Amino acid sequence: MIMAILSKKQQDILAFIEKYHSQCGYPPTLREICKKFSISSTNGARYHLHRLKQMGYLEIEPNKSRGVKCVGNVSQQQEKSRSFRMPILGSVPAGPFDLASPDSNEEQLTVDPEFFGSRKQEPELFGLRVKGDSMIDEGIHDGDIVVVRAQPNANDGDIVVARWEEEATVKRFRRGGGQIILEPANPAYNPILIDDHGGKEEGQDIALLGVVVGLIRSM
Amino acid sequence: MIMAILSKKQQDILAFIEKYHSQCGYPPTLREICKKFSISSTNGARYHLHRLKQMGYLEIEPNKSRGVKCVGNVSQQQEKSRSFRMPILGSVPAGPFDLASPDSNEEQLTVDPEFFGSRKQEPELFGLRVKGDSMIDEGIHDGDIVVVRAQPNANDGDIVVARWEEEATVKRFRRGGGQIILEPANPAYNPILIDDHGGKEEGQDIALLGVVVGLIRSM
DNA sequence: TTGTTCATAGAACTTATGTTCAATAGTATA
DNA sequence: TATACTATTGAACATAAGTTCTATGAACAA
Repeated sequence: MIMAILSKKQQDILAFIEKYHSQCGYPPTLREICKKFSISSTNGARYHLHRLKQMGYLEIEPNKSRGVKCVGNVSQQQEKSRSFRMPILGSVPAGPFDLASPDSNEEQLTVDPEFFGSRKQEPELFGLRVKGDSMIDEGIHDGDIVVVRAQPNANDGDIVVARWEEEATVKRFRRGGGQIILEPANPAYNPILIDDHGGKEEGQDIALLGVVVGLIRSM
Repeated sequence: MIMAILSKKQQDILAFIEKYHSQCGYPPTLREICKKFSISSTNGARYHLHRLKQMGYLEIEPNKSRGVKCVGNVSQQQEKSRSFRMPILGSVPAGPFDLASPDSNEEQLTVDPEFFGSRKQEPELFGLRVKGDSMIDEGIHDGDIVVVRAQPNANDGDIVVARWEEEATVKRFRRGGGQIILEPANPAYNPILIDDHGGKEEGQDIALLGVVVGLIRSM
């Protein structure tokens, strides 16, 4: 959409609508705009709004009070899409995660889904607090939060989160020779070996919860 | 403020107002609420709203269309305050950082300032992409982003970012015996020794840029 | 029972708000 | 000059929307 150049007054009006909206939580009325810009007729304000609408800067819902909306409000929309309150799962439940219904009690952490290669922002990502030092050679320390993309499969070499003996464990995922290996990154620990039956990764009491796509640490 | 327990319907109405607001950009009218909940009188909706207002869940501006506002709208207000677009500094400029005026070209990353122990969200934090493996024993790898609280001083033992020979370097800060030591966490590297003249940490071409308070990694 | 509170309904009313029509200058353009 | 577009005004209008008052039935406690 090619947007025409706006006059000073048009820019001011647009700015006023945005500011009013962000301050009050709702858009201004025609008369509120009139008052602000010393326009003595509501039709004056209306004139400008419909002009801005035609140029694509505003959406106007007819016959609705406060029915104006700024189009392409970058500062809000982009910032919102680059921000996601990721749930941090403490204990691992027996069943699959219910990421869709975040518990308000649970710990949450704002993350940038884009940075972790996730475009969707809904329930794809979750965090998990790492216990122990079994992945220390990968720079994953006790207390770190790993950012996990929830998915039921993984590629050879991925670092994954799996449920193993009622615990969530972070390991490197290896597959080959008819078996799956969950490999720690610490010589003091032994790898976990599981028979690979092809399809589902659920051999002996194990379930793949997701792939680790990032890490966040507070010092 | 002690909030009374809400009935199912009250919760639903509150949720509806929030949802409507986030979708439309403005709050619903009494009649829209009536329609949603099959209330045949505007007074029915009004009754609930003023009740919720008394309990502190809503703000109502009298005689204003769409003049309702959810109080303590956690999803928006807290989300905003718990989110900060932190600049990621690529190269280190000669002078002090100008964190106050973020360049739109520069890389940015949404972080949770609370998680990193920072209450202010303005220009206190910045990110720095780590080069090399001199801090690998601390789990800080090449390519990681360290979250830095900008400050000109540090305590013994802090991991800091310092400008050293026109480069930003991440090291452990040690002070004692009349000198400052910038200590790598990798036996393959040698510590940097600087004479300590008390006040400013600017001995030989060195400047403390901040203290590392966190780490973010994308895999 | 009686009285109270809760939840809702109906109607009338006032005000807020968007819409429409007519008119007036100023300015640019043909 | 004539024409068109821009910016604004004024007034009247229709409807959207908040307010007020009265009334009713259900649940509940005294």
